[in-house]
Amino acid sequence: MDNLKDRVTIYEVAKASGVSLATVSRVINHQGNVTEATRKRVEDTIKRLGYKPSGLAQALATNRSTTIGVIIPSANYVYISNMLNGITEVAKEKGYNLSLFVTSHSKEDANAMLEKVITSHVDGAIIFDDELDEEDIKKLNSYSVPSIVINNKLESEKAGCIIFGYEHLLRDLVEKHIQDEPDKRPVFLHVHNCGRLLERTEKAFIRVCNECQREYRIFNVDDSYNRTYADFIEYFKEHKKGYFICYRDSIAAAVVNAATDSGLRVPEDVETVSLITTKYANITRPTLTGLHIDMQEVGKRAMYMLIDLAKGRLSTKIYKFESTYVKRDSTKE
Amino acid sequence: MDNLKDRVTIYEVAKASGVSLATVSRVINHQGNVTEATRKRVEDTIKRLGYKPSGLAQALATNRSTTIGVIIPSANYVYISNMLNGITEVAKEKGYNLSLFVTSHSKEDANAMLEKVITSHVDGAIIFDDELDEEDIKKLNSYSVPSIVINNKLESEKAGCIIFGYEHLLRDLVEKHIQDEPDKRPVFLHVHNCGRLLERTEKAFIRVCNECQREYRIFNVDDSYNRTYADFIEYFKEHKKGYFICYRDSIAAAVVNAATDSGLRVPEDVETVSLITTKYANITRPTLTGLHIDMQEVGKRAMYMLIDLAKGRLSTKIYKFESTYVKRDSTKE
DNA sequence: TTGTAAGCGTTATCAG
DNA sequence: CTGATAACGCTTACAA
Repeated sequence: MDNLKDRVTIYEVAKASGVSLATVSRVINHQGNVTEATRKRVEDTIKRLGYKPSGLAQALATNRSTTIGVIIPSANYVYISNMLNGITEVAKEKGYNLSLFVTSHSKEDANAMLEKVITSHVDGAIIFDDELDEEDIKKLNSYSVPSIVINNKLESEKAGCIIFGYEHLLRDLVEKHIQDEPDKRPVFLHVHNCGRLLERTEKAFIRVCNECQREYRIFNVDDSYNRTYADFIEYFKEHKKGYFICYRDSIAAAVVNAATDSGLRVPEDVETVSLITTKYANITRPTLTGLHIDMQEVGKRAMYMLIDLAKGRLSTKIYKFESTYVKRDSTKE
Repeated sequence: MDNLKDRVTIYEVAKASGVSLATVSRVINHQGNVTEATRKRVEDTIKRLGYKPSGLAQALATNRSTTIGVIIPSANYVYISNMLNGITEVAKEKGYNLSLFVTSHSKEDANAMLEKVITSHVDGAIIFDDELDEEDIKKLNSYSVPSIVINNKLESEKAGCIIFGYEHLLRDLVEKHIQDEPDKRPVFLHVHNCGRLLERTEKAFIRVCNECQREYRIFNVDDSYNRTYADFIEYFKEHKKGYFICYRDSIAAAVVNAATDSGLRVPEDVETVSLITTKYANITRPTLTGLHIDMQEVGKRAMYMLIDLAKGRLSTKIYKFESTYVKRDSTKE
């Protein structure tokens, strides 16, 4: 079994050990009744020949690929990597392979990936991608690909979802801020085309400001540390105060750094809250206050749900992760 | 094409459009001569029936899966995610699927994953995992899985590699430091079982210190921000100075934060250089000096090399990425 | 307990 | 240009 060779097939193993295909198949699947003696004989030749079954052929024959497709917009966000890591853990534990489909925040790519997911015959899909909507999931389901969708509330025969609880907590926060700091204007950092989560929280933000009859601002930023930092260096030449709701902790870090580098005090003058925090919230100085959801747990939960769903025994199809407020040094409270 | 259904096969498409399997196959593969008329007819019924070819069956028949396996120790490191992102980009461009195999820093898991890679019939593998050695790659190759190995120098008929140039630059740095700062002891932060890169740089570090007849220290730390931070809070109660070589920027951040939180000045008293830096090196305050390699580019290069290798036309099998020194605020120079 | 043979959904090689 | 038909490597009734 040492050199370049065509892969040895089950047929050769059968011949070499003087049994039929079926018997070899039984041996490698640990099922059916096989005499201890022949089992041993077959296992020996398997080892001797270095035979490895072809997952493709198995999948084709059984109609099960033991592969899960994971659809994400990018591998480059820490919170997505965290989720991915949770998924890989459970996949390993349960014996699934993982196929990665990256959509790059483009609807076109997302559609192409959807096609790929269908043709690749995965046993299920975990989708954390705002480009894909309910229609797309239905399509997937119609090709009998059960799916767990993250951050989009939907439910069907072949689909479940994980949703995040952010709005409530954010409203409380902003409400409290408005009371405690009557003259520090709340600002929501809007990132163009950044998905449902941000949209929902933005609406919640606006609503609470309106309810409290409080002036607010929506400020457009790029989803990039460097550009946001540069923007805020400019911004802080004119404005000396603010309470900023930021999408990710990188963005909050940009605001905080721009503030301190401009001689403003955090949190006395400038405060930030980020909606999504990662371990990096602890590494910056000052540290970053924010909401938190353990994305690794989200990934694990998604896998567990998917496995249950595929077996037709997922009872609660909507699972909610509530965020928690972690007060650090970028806010007073 | 709307409801749960068994997948429609090429056979049904053939029947529905009154042609043979072969013709449908020609149509979906855009090859062979097919009349415009029949092509159109087939394409229409494909659309009408919502037919998607089975990637499994195609792979089995052609002996090509158009899938690349990626073996990594974890998805949770930023520099690995960056590489992964580079890989996904080229994969998309070239029409490959990606399978993810995560070894969790364990030799046992790594072996299990190796088996999976073999059975899953990938067209090639990209390996960035120090648990896997030359033996393992040979094994992979013997099952005709061409491989690109990252951070391990090896070369064969069916394998190429990408290596990193760190030692040289590090030696220069330490040498210079020794001359400029005769009484600030250089310390290398050793992380247990952290792979070849760290081992090699540690050796280079020790050698240059010895050559310059300079006292140095090796300090054991965990590969975790929190624990390292706690360790250094203790450390800085006794030691008030140091020039620290750190593996990743998280570790450097722990040292820097512990130093500033202990009232020491960076870089006057404490300096850090990290071997692997990510965009987070810019976000901390002070920012972190370090060596740098663009991991996204590494990922892209690996894919390009692998594709060439699979086609038997990879001329240079060893590709070296030289690191660059990026001076930021955690060092004087 | 073991073997035979019919799938699984494609591609590919021939003839026609 | 199109259609049979034999692979591809395995699983799984059904028979023996």
